[in-house]
Amino acid sequence: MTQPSRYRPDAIEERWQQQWERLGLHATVPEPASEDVSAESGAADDGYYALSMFPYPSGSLHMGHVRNYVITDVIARAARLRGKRVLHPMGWDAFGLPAENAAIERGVDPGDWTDRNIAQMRTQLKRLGLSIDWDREVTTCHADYYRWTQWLFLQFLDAGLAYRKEATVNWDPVDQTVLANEQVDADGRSWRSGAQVEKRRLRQWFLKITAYADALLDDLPSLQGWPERVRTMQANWIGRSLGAELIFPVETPAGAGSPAQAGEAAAITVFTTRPDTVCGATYLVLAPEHPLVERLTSDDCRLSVTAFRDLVSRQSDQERTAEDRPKRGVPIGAKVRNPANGESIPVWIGDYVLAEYGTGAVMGVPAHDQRDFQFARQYGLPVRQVVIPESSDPHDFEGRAWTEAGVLINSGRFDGLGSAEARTRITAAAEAEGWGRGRVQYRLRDWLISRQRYWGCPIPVIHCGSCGVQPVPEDQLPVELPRDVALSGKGGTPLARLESWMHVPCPSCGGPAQRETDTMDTFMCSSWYFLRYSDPHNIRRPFDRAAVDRWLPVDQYVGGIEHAILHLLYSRFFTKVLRDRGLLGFSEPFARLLTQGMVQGITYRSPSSGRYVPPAEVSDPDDPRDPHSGEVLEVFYEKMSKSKHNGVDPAVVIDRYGADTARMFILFKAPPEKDLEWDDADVEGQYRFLQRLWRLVEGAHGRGLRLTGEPGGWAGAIDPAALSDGEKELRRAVHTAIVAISEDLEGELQFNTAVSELMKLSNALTAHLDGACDAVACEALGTLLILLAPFAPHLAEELWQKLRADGPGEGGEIGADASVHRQRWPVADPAALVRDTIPLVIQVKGKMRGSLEVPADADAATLERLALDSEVARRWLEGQPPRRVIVVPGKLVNLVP
RNA sequence: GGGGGCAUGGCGAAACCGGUAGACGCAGCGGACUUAAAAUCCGCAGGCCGAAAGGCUGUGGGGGUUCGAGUCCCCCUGCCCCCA
Repeated sequence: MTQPSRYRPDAIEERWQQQWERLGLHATVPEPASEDVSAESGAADDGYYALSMFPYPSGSLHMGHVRNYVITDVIARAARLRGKRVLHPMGWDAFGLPAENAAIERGVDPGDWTDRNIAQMRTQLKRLGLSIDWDREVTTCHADYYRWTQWLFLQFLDAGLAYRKEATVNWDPVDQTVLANEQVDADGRSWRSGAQVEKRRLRQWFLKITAYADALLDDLPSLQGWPERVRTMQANWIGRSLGAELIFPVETPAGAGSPAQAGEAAAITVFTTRPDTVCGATYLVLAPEHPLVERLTSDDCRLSVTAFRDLVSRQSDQERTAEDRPKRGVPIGAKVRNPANGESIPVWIGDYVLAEYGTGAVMGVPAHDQRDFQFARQYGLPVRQVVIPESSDPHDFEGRAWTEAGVLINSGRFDGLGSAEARTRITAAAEAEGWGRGRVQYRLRDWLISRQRYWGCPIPVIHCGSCGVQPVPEDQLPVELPRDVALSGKGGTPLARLESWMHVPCPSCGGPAQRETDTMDTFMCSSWYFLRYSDPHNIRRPFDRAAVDRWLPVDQYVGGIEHAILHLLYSRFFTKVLRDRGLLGFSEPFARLLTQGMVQGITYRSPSSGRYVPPAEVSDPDDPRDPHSGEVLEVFYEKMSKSKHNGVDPAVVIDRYGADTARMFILFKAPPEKDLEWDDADVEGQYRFLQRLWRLVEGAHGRGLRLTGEPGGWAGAIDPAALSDGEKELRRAVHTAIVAISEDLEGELQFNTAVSELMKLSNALTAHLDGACDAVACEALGTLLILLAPFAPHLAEELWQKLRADGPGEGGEIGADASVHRQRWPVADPAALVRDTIPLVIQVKGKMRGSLEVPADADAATLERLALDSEVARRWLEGQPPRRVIVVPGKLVNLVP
């Protein structure tokens, strides 16, 4: 007799990956001929689009990627087993600064560098055994892709949704480029470089996302398959508020420096969400960048105004507007008239007013706005109360404004009105008398897409001295990014120094003109890649409408929470614009969204020096000490990163345990949306589980067991009446697992409990397989392997082939239909779940006091009688009949004395 | 300051609609096999008391609803996220 073989993942995983590729198992199955589909409803629903957020090709796969793609792969594989035609693609978000930085540091070509990284990462990804259709791979930095990014930009331009304007923008001094608002965090730092952003006034390209603010907000409730908090974050980001624009006429002529302009600057328009407080305005504040500041500043104020504007330009929005910071400002020497009460009030500039929000001007109502209150206190400006609390206690204004609603006073004809009514009445009066109007205001800003960097998609327009901005004609797309460009990372965009590339004839008049030298924000490239997958080889259009409508919306999208606003908002915007252009027929791109948690590594830090100690240097994990000082280290879990030395390389794990173990561990260790603590001991445990499965099948194989007949027919070969108790229990375990795992994969996507159900089934097999007849054993093992297939695809295939009655041919080659991944997902047999007897819990006054084995079909009266006759009742009721008896059939009886 | 979420053994976690809290696993302990170890297999395991049977207690803290609360309601504490 031969030695039993050992589970050696390195011996089987690559072999199956090659076979699957040869068999084309992961190719997207095309739609059946259209007449078959439209005939009956429901048949059209057999397509399933499972999508992971595509990676930036940094060159090395990290555990966060692994988690992301394994989750999506399980979903895709399970959908195939359920008979769906699955689209499960992969691609590369391949423009961006790391390639350019590598070019600057090492002199390599960014394109070559990126392509090499892609090749490397593709190989790493393939080792995970992902069921990806690589024929649909897209790469955003390749001209056959970005040609269509440019084409789509021209659609926006044509729709009036792309425009150029001079604006105060976020400038990242490290990456030497501008950033969109979404790309600056709460501390005013760049999402990429972490540098404190600066303010600059530049002429830049914007996409008019604000035109879709309402649509983006109003459609959020329809995204029921999204996490609530992502929807909330987007709603907050869009930040719709109702208010009014009020016009304050300028009274004091401008300083002598600009007499000619004085008459024009006749009024300042402010935006407020509290028009009811207009009579409490005791001053007016302009953003320092406001265009009227120049004209309205009087000569004696000019020096201080200039100095102040200079100071503010170095601060971030967050620094300027934080409530806990002192507000600063200077008067500019002008006065305006309050249109509601005719009062003359001074004009200031202040750091807490932003040029880009509202109208860049606010009325200062210190009594009823906390920031105005702080500002007024700082500079001794008057505080006038115009809203009083409805309760009798007056507000004391000790350090705080009264910002709640109330009743108006000191407001002339509006006195006595409630705040809510006053808002409407004052807005109506303003509209009637020409000093204002109601307005909806959004926090959302237009999307700044210009980047002053080389490695991005060129913006396809040409600037002509006589014709202005001209789109590059479609037949001249793509505007290719020139190669062999000297990159320094300094001195502005490199394309502007490329004379030969820049100078082109105007497409309209043929005269001398220049290309746009800015490139696009890479989020442009990633805002439509999921559409391209539906039709990736189309050379005439970005995608065919029928193809995109067939596959989209994405059935399940999986990615990190860090894109809750950025990528997901931009993609929704693109989708709506393209819908309105007739390019596609749906309003939302992603039907269901799963935001997976981080992968954290065990982290050791010296409490005194703050130094991170690599785990390899910690000799005793139970008593972690600094290898040099002997000091006791802090131990915690944190997101894996190079600087903290807490990363685990997926390649090392796969080398040691195989991809199936890595997959199983990641799925089992935590629910998908929670953070996951990497633990080598748990990985080891997972490996042991797979070994147990291997031995289980070895044993069955050794006894001559083979899977015969069709999977769907296994149960038919079993005579339920002739089963032993052990066989019944095994069958119950099998069908319980089918129910549980099916639910875990279809509903809340709980892979951790699905894996634990596989373990329970395996435990039941260990206990009962030896005593089970071939038919029951065949059903149990075969079902286990199909249920295992989405999670540990290689092992499931290997064991399936081993147990097949008509095993693989010469050289181990199989036909496609023989693969475990081409089987049908099992259907639970309700009869197998039925028990003859069940344990009945007996409670006394709600506390469990014992249990009783009772017939499963006993009715309530029987259960009550059995409970009352029980030993437990005798002991606890002391002969007294219970006052009350609650019977929950199939569960428990509660006796209340 | 506003909004949202979370809190369960030594650890990761599970618990459908209010019905046996801690499934499954890790670490641990005991046993079998072995010359020995590893591996494997069998078993134990929230805490406290008890030889055991069993009892008491237990889901961050306090109160409430209920025959019965991890689950529902109110208050509090701590942590996390978003917005200011």
